[in-house]
Amino acid sequence: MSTPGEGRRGRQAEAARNDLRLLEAAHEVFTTQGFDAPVSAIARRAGVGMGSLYRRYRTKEELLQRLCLIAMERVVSAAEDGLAHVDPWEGLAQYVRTCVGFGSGALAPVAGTIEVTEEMGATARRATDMAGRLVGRAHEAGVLRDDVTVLDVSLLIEQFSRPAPGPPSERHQTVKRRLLAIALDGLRAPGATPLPDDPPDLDWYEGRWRTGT
Amino acid sequence: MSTPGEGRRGRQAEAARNDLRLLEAAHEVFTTQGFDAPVSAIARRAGVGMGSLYRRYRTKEELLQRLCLIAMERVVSAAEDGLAHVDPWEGLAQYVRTCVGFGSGALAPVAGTIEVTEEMGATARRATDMAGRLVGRAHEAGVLRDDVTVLDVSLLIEQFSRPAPGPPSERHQTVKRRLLAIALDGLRAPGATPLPDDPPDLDWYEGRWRTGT
DNA sequence: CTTAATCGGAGCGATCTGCTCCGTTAGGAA
DNA sequence: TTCCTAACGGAGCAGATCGCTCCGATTAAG
Repeated sequence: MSTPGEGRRGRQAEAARNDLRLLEAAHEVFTTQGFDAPVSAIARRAGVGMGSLYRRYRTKEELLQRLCLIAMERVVSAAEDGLAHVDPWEGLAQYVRTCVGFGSGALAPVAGTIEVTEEMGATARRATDMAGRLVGRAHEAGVLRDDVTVLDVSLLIEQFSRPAPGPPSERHQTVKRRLLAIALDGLRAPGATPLPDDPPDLDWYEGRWRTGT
Repeated sequence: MSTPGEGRRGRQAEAARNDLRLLEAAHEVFTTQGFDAPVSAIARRAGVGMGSLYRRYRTKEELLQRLCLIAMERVVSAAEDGLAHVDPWEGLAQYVRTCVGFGSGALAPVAGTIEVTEEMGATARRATDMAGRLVGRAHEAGVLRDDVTVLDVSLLIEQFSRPAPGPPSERHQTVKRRLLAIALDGLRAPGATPLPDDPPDLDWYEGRWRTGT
């Protein structure tokens, strides 16, 4: 991780700062207001003019793609941290908490509406691979109920990533932490009752991102 | 429950049928596409003309209000069914499953954007009262972890009511059932770890519906 | 001071929305 | 069968909103 604007001065430093604030603002606006939120709202929240925004991202879709990529990279990073944990359960739990914490799955609704770049695809594959290892390790250690699959965990994160309505507040964050703690307790082995229905299908899970066709 | 169009024939029967299809379509469109979804989309999905829609609901807000009221009434009904169950835990679990099943909390995002009618307020109060009894009974029976409050349960339902992106599919329903089963397991006493933060606040919970101010 | 890069935001054309209005359709009484 | 009228579907209007462009103002660097 490098501090943005590092080594830059004056106008270039401002540009780098703007870039960061833009990404944060975009993430917040898109995840709380939906993807058809006006671009101007993002610029306003970032305290930046429309000109500065469109100089960095030639189109709204390009901004969305960058946002998705960043989210995926954060997921990979969270998985690495989880894997680094000695306790298989704590590692998994921390991974889930982190992902929900920054709303990694909040961008999922764009699936199918934007083109998936090469880089996005690669990062996504890496992310699911890491998550698989995290879950596999927990399974082997017997700390995760064995009728749960990686996809269940991923979709749980996605469900908890869905933003609360209205302006984002600290209140919502604490509520989510409580609910997530409940769900995590339910994730530990063994389950009181076996899970209903069939586990999610990988093809379907990935296929949601395929555009059109 | 009375069959719509009961005792009516011909054109009046069609009108009653249309009314029902309209409400179903509106619920589906609003919860999956957001509340700024075009009214025409609802009419199309219901197989009904704009004229027929606006003859029954003079405005979009009125339709939304009716929808919220119906959802609340279904919650009350689900709570009654749960209370009728002899097993306190099964009663609560069934209540939660039912509410999530028809997305009782999916309309929550309109909070603050529409005026709350007298009838809505009364029904909401009745609903929270019933839910409180359901949770209280489970607590007394010792089948629900005691650091969980009614509001936790309500907010859990709300979180799970948030719709999956894209066209609604049976796949999503089964996924949700699995995730909900996990969460319900985590709800049983005693929790592996105490819940973090403070329990949700009632004033805040209800206050979300207060418009403007 | 000059220069050139970067800034913020007003405004353009296209799109889309809530809602109205009206010609058409089809029950039901005579 | 014939006519009346209640209920129907959807084209279209006026206004709002959107993505994006363009340009005058601003300011670091030489």
